[in-house]
Amino acid sequence: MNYSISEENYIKAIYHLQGESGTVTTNALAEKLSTKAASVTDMMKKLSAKKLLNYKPYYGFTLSTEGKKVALFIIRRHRLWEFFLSQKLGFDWEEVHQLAEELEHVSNKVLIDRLDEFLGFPPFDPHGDPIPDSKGRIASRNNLPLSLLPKNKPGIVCQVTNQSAEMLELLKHKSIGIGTKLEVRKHFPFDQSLELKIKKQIVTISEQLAKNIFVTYDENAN
Amino acid sequence: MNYSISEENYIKAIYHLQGESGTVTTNALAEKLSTKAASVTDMMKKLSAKKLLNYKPYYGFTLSTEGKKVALFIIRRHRLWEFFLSQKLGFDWEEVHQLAEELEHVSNKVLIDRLDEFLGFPPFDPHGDPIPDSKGRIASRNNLPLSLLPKNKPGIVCQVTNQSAEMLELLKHKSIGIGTKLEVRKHFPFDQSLELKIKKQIVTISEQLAKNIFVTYDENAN
DNA sequence: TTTAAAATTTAGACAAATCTAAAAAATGAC
DNA sequence: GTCATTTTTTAGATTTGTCTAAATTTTAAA
Repeated sequence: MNYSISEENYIKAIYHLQGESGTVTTNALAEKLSTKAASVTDMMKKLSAKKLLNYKPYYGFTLSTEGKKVALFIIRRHRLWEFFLSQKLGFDWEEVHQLAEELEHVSNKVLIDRLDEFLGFPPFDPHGDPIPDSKGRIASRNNLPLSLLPKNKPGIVCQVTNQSAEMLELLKHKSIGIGTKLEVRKHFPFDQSLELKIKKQIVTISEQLAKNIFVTYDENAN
Repeated sequence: MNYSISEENYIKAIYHLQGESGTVTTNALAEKLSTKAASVTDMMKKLSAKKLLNYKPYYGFTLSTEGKKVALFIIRRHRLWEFFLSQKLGFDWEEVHQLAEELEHVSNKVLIDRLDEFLGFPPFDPHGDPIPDSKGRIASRNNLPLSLLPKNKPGIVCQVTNQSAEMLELLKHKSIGIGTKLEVRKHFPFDQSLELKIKKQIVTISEQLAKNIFVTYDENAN
């Protein structure tokens, strides 16, 4: 039930690479972890022996059910620390990832659950990625680009796909961030620009921006 | 400037063992770290090569000036995390030490400085031990047992030497904790019991309890 | 002051995680 | 379908931190 930092980094990397059950290759994993293929093979044998992987030599690997569970808990820790660093210590979005890489390996379950509680059980990290709950479940969400949000339906910003400094500057200026509640009020077909209501303010944004902002939206609400 | 977890644990242990410049022996350190004397000798050679130690074979070792500096930063991280765990996440005094043992090795300086700020630059950890500041300085303090605090002089609880569950229960009941401001109002020679003023309340405590509570006190105040 | 006991260091081995170089297997171009 | 290329695995070495057992040094008792 306890894994080394190295093992955890491999598990997490496989999780991210395999996405929705695709198979991960040795070279892809080596690249992702900035290591060599031979090292990957060694570790795969080890994780395989621990039943965290489905591994067939020469044919890549996927996480076992248990492996996925472990990955979700590592990701939970990572994203909670990211939220903490951003929300409580005031770090910028770009800075939190690197710092959380270290903190995520502190794995005491009670500590993480208390941290979660302290932060108010946030469903998304500062990048808008969902945070698994204490049972490893990820909030299923109705996630769509702001450009497709129906008119006059409240949405909550949950993800921003482009994280360039320019984009962040613009978002800041418009008071849009993860968790911001908004509604589309008008849609101008001429340039696909949108008028939004954000906290009783009317704000205009371009199509380009709207495409990069994702919102959760409850079809039954309102 | 960056040390492994193992190196950090040795440095910290030496710091605690050497106290005010005493020399530390191989066996004492092995005992403290639950390891073997041979392992200690190996590590001492390594730390010595890195100029963190004054080491004369067969005659023990002390931290160099640089070594002490490193130790103080490790201790700073440990105690800040202890404070965080206790104050923000609601862990008990007895629990925080073990958890902080892991967190202390996350060593990004900016992270720790921001944590310090977030916590309000606490001068003492939940056990009452002083927290080195961002330059590695420890608050010099006028530290004495509550039983010796002059009458009507405000003191601040900074350390509790007995940490038994029974003692903690009693302290909780009397609303006494690290940081609590109090004054001695009466001293009864019959049983050496004390009457204190704590937040406008009058509280009675036994001699035994008073001897285990340490306070900082500013001779010039009031 | 000699010598037995205790403390410390050295020597050699091992596990984890990594690497390079070589061998083996799979792939795809013809 | 064969064969060169690419991918993956194996073999053997290295580093870090640890260990046991043996050798060395210090200490303290007679």
